[in-house]
Amino acid sequence: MLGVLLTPILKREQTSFKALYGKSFAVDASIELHQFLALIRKPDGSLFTDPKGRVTSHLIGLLTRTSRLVIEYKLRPVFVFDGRPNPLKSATIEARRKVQQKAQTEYLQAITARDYSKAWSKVVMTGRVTGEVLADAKKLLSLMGIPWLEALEDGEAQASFMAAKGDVWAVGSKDYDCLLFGAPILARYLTLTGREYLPSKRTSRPLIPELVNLADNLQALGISREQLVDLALLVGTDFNEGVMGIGPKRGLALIRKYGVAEEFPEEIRSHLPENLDSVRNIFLHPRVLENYSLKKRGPDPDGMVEFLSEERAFKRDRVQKVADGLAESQSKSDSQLGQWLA
DNA sequence: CCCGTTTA
DNA sequence: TAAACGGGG
Repeated sequence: MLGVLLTPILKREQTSFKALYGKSFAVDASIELHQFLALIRKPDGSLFTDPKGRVTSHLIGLLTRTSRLVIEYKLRPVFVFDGRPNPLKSATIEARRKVQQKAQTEYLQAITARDYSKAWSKVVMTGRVTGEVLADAKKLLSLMGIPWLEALEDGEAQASFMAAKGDVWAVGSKDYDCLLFGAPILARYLTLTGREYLPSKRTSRPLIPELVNLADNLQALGISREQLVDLALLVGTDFNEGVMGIGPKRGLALIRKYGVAEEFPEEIRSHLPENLDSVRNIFLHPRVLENYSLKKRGPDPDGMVEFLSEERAFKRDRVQKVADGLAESQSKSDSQLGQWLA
């Protein structure tokens, strides 16, 4: 499981890239990179690599997808990388690794059985964000002039802090965790393709991002953020297991009835962590970098060509085209939008 | 994932 | 005109 499951009780509103024009986002880098490694693959399911065998799928994603958001839609992402994970997350991390290993085994079995559609479905779960993947992503982001920073712990917590502080307009993620971390607005599907079928008129396939507003949802649910965190503890988070048989709906009912986790009936309370505040504080008072500088850096077209074309065998004109687009976008934003961060 | 090209 | 296909590194 990745993130807290609150879908059934949260109000989401569809938006459009037009409506998001010029807005800034703190993007969860590890989720973004996982997406790229899951989806940017050759027909046989293998990752793209350079001639030396180094993975390049995430670089393709950053060069094509992310640059398009910046050039075409004028979004201003800031990538937030995970720092050292909180010790309470180790069970989740271990569980994820097991899922990956299982997928890897099943992938190899499917290949042996020549069941290629099954192989594909499994291999997308095996993408590993390695140190090299992270280093290359950071290097390319720098060359593209896209700011990034590394969190002390959870990237999602850092991104949420930046949004709550007003340094960015929203957190770009697919998980709801950032609401627990206090992000005022969560923007989902900034990074995935959504396809809209308009029966008449437009034939294009626009992406449909959606927004989740924390204050609106708390008001609709009639609970506080602290109570939403307690609700999440019932459902289960990356930092605790949750209570068997309790999902968002029943959790909400419990919170409404009892107010705080301490007041829950013993048979429920006993399934929650002994020290409730140890988990609550991860969400309510996370360790975050307070003094980060997001100084604006322009793109480095020559550096992009050097890195991607000469080192990683990308087609030169393709890289050059994106680099030029970024440079132009940047110079326009200098005059029209001011700083990268508003 | 995205894009350009081919195909129905 | 849109769905299918192939290639990207």
